[in-house]
Amino acid sequence: MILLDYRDKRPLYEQVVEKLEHLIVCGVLKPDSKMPSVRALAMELSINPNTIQRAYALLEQAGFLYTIVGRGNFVAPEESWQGGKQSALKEELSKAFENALSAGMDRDSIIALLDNVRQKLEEEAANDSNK
Amino acid sequence: MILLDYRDKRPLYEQVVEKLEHLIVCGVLKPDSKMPSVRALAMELSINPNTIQRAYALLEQAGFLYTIVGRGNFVAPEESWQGGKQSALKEELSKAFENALSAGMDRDSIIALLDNVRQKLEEEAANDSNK
DNA sequence: TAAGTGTATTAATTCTCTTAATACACTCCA
DNA sequence: TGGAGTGTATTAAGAGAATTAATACACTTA
Repeated sequence: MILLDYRDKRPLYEQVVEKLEHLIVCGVLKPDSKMPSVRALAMELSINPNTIQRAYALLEQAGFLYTIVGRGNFVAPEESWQGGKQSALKEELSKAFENALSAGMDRDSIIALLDNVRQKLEEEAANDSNK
Repeated sequence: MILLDYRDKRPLYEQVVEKLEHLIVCGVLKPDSKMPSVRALAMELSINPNTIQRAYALLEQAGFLYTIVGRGNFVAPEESWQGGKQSALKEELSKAFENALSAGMDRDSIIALLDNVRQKLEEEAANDSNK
């Protein structure tokens, strides 16, 4: 189902969270479908069940999964995680705006910076598709 | 010159940075005046010179000090640290923009959020002055 | 009730951060 | 010119947090 990278310096549970989140967002894992049990997935990846448990707990907290004790973990419907993602991003943006504005940066230069980043991302996207 | 708090869970070098930065920003330490040597300040605080060295290095990186090897550390002029604060803010903004854009948020809604925050800040400012 | 599931607690381990010990290199001035 | 003062670099010791593992518990269902 997923593959771990032991050269990656990040903790295992974080890798698991990231990959499963990706599979859910991309629709590979459908809402209400059953996730592998903590033990099964742990076995498959040759790691401890608690590590999967931790990943599942985080995913549940973020709204990507829901749990029924004794039955298993299931993929949550889109509504439950779309909101969370959006508000996390907005939170991050708001905080940055607040800091910038109260330090005296003005609206125009903030927007200029935004367009800067947009252009950079577009260029990167163009490069990637040219490979 | 400064006083350490051993109940504070933060590292010593961070406390030193914070207190010295404060003394510089508030003008207690004047531009181009000489800072105590790493050994002298270490002795005064009964800690290792390397800890002061680390604090001084961070302060230099942030533009609060400049160093002349063999002579000592000196307080930097205002211009050199005001700029650093700006670029830290831009860095924060850029990161937030990158996340928002790659998650599909569009330019207009980002700007809308910005104006939202601006309005909120203005209202707060108005309230404060009415007190 | 047995097999499969999630959960809780505790401990071992690993790792990073912080601090210290020590040796090196530069500047200045008597 | 050499000694006292300065910053710098390298390495290692120590402490603490984060990660992972071991194990026992509790719930659900067939």
